[in-house]
Amino acid sequence: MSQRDAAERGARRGRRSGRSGNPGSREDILAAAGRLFAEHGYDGTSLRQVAREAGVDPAMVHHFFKGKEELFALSVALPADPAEVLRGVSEQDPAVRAEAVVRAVLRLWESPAQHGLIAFIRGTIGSRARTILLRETVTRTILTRVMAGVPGSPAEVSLRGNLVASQMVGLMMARYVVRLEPLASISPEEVVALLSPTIQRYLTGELPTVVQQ
Amino acid sequence: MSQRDAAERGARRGRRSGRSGNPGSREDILAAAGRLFAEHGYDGTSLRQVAREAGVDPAMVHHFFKGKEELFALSVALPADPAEVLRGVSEQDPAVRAEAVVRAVLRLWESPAQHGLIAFIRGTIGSRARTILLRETVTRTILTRVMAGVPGSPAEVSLRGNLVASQMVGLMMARYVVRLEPLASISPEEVVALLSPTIQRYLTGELPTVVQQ
DNA sequence: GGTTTAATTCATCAACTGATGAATTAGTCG
DNA sequence: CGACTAATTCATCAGTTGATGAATTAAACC
Repeated sequence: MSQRDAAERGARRGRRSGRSGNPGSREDILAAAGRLFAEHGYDGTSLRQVAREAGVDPAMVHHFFKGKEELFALSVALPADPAEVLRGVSEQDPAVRAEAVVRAVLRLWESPAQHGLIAFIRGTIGSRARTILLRETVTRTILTRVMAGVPGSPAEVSLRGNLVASQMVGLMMARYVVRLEPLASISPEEVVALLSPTIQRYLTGELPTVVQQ
Repeated sequence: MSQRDAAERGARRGRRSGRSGNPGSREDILAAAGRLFAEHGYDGTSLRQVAREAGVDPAMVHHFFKGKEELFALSVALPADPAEVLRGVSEQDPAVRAEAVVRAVLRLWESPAQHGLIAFIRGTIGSRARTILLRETVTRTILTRVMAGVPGSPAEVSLRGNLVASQMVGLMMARYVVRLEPLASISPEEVVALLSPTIQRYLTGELPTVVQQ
């Protein structure tokens, strides 16, 4: 039943009038996809839903994008370059780097990118295959920057990086995805104050000696 | 194409021979469902896949269970009673409770329940609606036990509980779902040693005074 | 103005989904 | 043995999904 799909009834065929450089359906589709993927995850979102939400014929989705995977990637893929987000963090002295780390993460998540990030998490966690991709991203492009210059053996630095990641991932899940109260509502500055000591300890603080292996 | 489904070719009709009290297909289906939901999430797992994995005709799934929702609930639902898992934690003096909390969580996740827990996480995070259920569970049945008897105003205790949750959720995600190395491979005792100081600080340690509201 | 290119809709496809009802076989209980 | 119930498979349904190719309209380019 695709004859009642597009922009409700009376959507005649052919190209629409108006300048070509207008925002246009492509952006509408991307926006709708971002919202829906964020709400229902990858499998829970159909291309027809996206099209309906964007007020557009389902075929337009394939006209602009190769398929569902590409649409997901473009509408939801990390809306920010990790290098950009973590700019400056690596240069900070590791002994006082914690605040910079927490601030960088919060700056990203409090931005308009939040939608896309939640979609990314929902879509990624749902499948083991995609989770592996997430792991690569986290270790290769994020942790290397966060941990750059931290003293210690490679094994120790890796473990410290994992600990930092565990607390930051937990923060994102609790504050933005699951929305635990009051954590979800306090100000970013409060979050920085609360978490920085933990992060700093993971970065350069004393760790129990069990870690020798 | 359901004529080549069941237990490969040559699966004649009718009830199988053998005592009725045998483990039987029902458990096979539950086990297969648990594994597949854990791997591919709720939407990514079809009843036909489950049946194939269990070596059984797809119709059996509906014979034993009302539908996909019920199968998911029974195969994946929290395989442990939170009250049981957290037994003893509430009685511990809050001033030294952290180790008990971390140990309780690890005991659960290192048990055979791990499969089901990962499935639960994957299936839950994928959808906003299910995420809300998760929040209720976490706050109502888990955090109340973990935070019982912790001194401070209700608002402060809630926030402390959120912080504990954020670190523990992050641990589960990093160690069991995303499997960051080396965090995923170190012994439970090492994890206890590494995380307990953080948890203890969240439970009863000093928190920045920004929190006054 | 004519040609090309982009945007849009429509009509379908084959595949898969969850689900149902009937047929078949085997234990269980009298 | 006979009636009943449980386990198992088969055939099939209606709905949805992602995808494709053709038709139509308008802008862009020369």
